Amino acid sequence: MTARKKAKALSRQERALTWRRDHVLECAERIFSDKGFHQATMQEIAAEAEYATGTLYTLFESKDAIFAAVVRRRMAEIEAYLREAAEAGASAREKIERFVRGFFEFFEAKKHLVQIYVNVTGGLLWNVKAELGEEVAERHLAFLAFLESIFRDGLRRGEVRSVLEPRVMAVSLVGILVAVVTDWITQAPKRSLESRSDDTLALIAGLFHAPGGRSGHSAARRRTSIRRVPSTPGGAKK
Amino acid sequence: MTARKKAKALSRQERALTWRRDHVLECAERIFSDKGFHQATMQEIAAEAEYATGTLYTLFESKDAIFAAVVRRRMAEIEAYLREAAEAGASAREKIERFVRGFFEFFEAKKHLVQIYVNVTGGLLWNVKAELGEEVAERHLAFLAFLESIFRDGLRRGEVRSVLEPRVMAVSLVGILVAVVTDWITQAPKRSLESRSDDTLALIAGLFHAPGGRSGHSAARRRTSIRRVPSTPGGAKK
DNA sequence: GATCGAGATGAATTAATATTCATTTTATTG
DNA sequence: CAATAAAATGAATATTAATTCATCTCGATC
Repeated sequence: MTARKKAKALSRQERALTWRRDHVLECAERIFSDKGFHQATMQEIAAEAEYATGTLYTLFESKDAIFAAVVRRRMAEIEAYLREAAEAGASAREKIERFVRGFFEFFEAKKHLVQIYVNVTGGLLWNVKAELGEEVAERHLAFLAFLESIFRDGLRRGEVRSVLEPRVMAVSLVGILVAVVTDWITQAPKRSLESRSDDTLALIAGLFHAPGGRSGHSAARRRTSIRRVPSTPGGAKK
Repeated sequence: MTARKKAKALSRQERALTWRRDHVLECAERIFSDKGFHQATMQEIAAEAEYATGTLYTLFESKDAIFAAVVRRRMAEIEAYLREAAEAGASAREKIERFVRGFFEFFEAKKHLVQIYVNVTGGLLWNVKAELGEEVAERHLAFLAFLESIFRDGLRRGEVRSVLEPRVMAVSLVGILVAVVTDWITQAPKRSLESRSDDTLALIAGLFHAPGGRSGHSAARRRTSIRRVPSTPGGAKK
């Protein structure tokens, strides 16, 4: 009908549809975040979104599809954020430092995403339908590869000590971060999470060649300021 | 009827009952291990155990109860094993070294327990019934506290550098181990897992004061031999 | 070899939810 | 303001398993 469009401009109608979908995803995220995939019901999600259950099916294929969409966009968000943060650093050490700080800042700002992230990085793999998890798993592997490349470059340039394989460094680092965040969430959500950045950096200081001082004491002192964690639309609602 | 017994000796009948229960747990473990809690069905478990579904209910309360029992005994086994391994060490460094080596040896010998362990240490928390997970979670916290105490003692005795809190050290260490094992299972189950002990030890070498050589290079060289991982009854069956 | 009861059985029942769909409500358009 | 299309509805249906239970088996006991 209306002639001009082709690839660009979406009609208002289409944008409204997208908005409704996003709205549902935000609501579903809240439900999934505190009940987990199986505990959450379509009715709850519908109620949260102020829709009837049937309506959800005019917006999405199935419950699985909703969950997959929620996970997809969050993982993409988290990883894009951290990737950007890391890339802003000059040296390998600085990249890693920014990555670590970014990680804690992010989850401190968005506690509720911890469950999703933890599940995806270690466990969900087995709990939810294959096809859906597949894509996310791949994305995460790509991210690990990215971290690995930082270590590898640092190694080549002589900034990183070759105590172990870059791959293991990357995997271990993420393991530490996930463990610390999980512990924080379950044990002491009151304390500041960011305060643990220095701890973590001190722990892995041995991976890098001493910069100025020889020991690891003063490692990671000067604060690298990263752009604030963007507020998730709907994340802090309610 | 029969007079002598009191607290001790169980009748043949009672032991037979226990045997049947254990048998079911071993079978259930196999099913849960490769399908996860929700995917596994009572029918599959029954089939694996060569029983009719109804029979399972003469042995256990419910599916949840079976899962809980499986997890309980394995976690207890793993932790007892690692605790013993660690305690055999003299210094803090040696305890940790034995712990790390024990960890990899254990899971190398029992791949199929990785999923259960990973789920419990970070994720299952949210996916299965509260009451059941509760006990296991507590046990795991107690174990973390144990590791923490090793670091704390080492700190007091001057073997460990105070780069960060013992608690964070313990949490991070377990995080690394879980991450490495998960990566191993999902990415390269062929390579030897034990070969990564040295890597991990090198990574955390910075936590300890240098022993002989100053850098972390030669860290964790001499092999501490730990008793073999006991074969799990039924673990390698089929 | 008749009786008894622990064990075992698996078809039938129950429960919990995801999903469908005939119908109603709301928005758009000529 | 019809007429038509898009959205929304929620009761009814379908599905998937967990759980129950009336019945059967079989070895032990008299």
